[in-house]
Amino acid sequence: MPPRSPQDERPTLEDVAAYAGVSRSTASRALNDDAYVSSRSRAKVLDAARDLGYSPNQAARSLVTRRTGAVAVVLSEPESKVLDDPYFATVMHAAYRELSATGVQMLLMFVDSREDVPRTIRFLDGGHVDGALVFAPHRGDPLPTALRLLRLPIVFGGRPGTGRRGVHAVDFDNRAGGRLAVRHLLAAGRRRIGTVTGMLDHPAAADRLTGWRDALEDAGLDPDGLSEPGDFTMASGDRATAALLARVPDLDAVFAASDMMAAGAMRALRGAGRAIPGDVAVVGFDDHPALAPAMNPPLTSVHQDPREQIRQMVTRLMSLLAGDSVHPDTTILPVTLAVRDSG
Amino acid sequence: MPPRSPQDERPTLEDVAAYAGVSRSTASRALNDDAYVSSRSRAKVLDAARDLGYSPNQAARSLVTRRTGAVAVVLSEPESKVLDDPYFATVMHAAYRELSATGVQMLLMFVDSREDVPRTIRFLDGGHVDGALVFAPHRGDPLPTALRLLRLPIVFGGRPGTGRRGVHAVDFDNRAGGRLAVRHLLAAGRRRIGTVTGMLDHPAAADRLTGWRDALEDAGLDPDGLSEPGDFTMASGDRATAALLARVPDLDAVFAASDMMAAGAMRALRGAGRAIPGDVAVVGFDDHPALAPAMNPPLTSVHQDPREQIRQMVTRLMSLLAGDSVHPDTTILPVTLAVRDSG
DNA sequence: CTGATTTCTGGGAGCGCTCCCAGAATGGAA
DNA sequence: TTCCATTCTGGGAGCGCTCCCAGAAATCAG
Repeated sequence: MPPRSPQDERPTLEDVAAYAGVSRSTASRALNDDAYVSSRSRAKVLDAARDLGYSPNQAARSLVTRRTGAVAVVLSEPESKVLDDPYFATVMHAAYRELSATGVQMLLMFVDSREDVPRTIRFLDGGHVDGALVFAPHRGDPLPTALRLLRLPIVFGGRPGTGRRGVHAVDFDNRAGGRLAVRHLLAAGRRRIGTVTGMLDHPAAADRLTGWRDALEDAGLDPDGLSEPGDFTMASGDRATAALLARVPDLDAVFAASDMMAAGAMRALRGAGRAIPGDVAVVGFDDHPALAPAMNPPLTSVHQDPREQIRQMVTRLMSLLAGDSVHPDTTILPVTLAVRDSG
Repeated sequence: MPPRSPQDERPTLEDVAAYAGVSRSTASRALNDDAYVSSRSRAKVLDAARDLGYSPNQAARSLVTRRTGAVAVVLSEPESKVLDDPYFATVMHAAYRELSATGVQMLLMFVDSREDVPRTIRFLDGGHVDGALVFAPHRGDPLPTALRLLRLPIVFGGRPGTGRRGVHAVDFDNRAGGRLAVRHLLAAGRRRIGTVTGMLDHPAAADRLTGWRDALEDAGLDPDGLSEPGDFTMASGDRATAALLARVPDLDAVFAASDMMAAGAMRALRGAGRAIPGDVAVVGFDDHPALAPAMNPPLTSVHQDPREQIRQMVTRLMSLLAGDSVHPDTTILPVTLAVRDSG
């Protein structure tokens, strides 16, 4: 770094104190509005700070307070997923809003692969942040396990794949979402309701599948042979639906565990000459704000509220940081169904 | 914060030095691999650091180096846009990858409205970061102007609405993109080529419109009455296309300045009983990785590479941080056309 | 007016690190 | 051997802040 010229030298607390005619201690107290500062001194200090354009040196402050004022948001998921899925965009934005509302800076971290784990751990353990919000939807992800060894307050988004107990988490009711979708289709008179699942090593995908099965069995229907694995991509939705159609020619509905797969399902159905929803109804999951209403026909989809999830995660993390003894457990948030034309 | 128990006290450099049997200075040199450290001492220090699980206190370090090792990525755009647009998701992810590859932490900031500007400025001016990558696509956005007053290295993504000169920026060739789309349509025999524009206070949208007009005029066609304003949303694409259709019944192609608007255009066309691309061809802009291939029919769209943009922005910022005297100007990146079935 | 409280202030120490500088060890060259 | 350059090391200072503590000033009870 080139040496700073005198003019771009930042004013320090000492400068502010001198300008205000008080001591460094008093200036500090005034700026952090501690008790025991006369209103006269406080006003003088605040004016001085404004006049000089003072802003405190965060490094110096956190060196002594042992607080960074920053929280990490960790997204542990292969790049492709994060890019395509607006759920994560919403998460990032909501997290930023919630955190900065409480005066905390957000530090975003992506963990694409196992190789990123050590670097991430090192960073989180390095005292750069006061806590972390972690999204690691993959079962077998080594990150949550590694994090348990750290002495760092952490709240998970979604059910962490491993070591569910003794962990703070806020999840959606994926199982109820699956049930909701199927019951809606049943109510509309559908009887041969297939499903395209997500990757089943995601607890969320597994739960959606379970919900689908629950609802079918509750209605006295046999789920056998009506489920086909996908991997959350459009291509897999297409392929899986084609397979389903070949096996079950009288299929009259498809529940896809993501909107992207629902788009693929629609393509396969059209390719097979089926009308939507005339011949086959389609229901997705996520209620992707751009994709679901834009589809042809607009997609009926299970809606979840990532904002609320983040809000609860932040609230809980803040309690932990405040030193409250919060019982570690998983909060389950409800989901709803956004009904459109596809089914 | 609850008082730290002795066992979770982090080892300091002093501890490492003592354990390794050298001085604090030597330990510091070894860890920062400075010159003039014997390989014996270096090995001892590195072993000690590993044994003790040492990681340096970032606050203490940046207090003296006056470097934070962090860079802010600022997205100044209304929330809705950021949420729907995977361009920003890509930007965030690519920025993270590029920055962490150079050992820099990314700090993400969103500026939703004018109210967020002072807070953002204060933060950036507060010495929390060494530099910033700023996306402020809106003309009249107060942020870029405010940033000019800060002594902080900044590189813009996209043409900053105001004060283009003397600023570091990496932009796409939006005008060429518009031309590319129209020339493709002309080559396919289309002659009545309308356009749905983005918000024209985005320089990018204005440039796309100009490119469209260029290509028509080059072909000896009159653009008059063939342009209709939109605002990047699907609804506006629908409405604008309907208006276009009413005015120009023999319309045979639509160039939409975004993929979302192209989706709206398709809906309007279908609503008017036009076949795509039989009666009317549709070309979008962005090549939205989830939306464009998922549409029915798959959308031909102008493709841009946000990764490359970020890469160049980071490279330039790093040069600035290294103290190189880089001439402030705007790099223009080329765009291509992803041809699919819609036109 | 005195003495005990309460409110307010300034100086000192120290957070963990890097950097400067003086001096010790080492290695050739004369 | 002696001398000088080179390589290596440790101690001290100080980054800008908060917090502790002693003491000054103001307030109040008797």
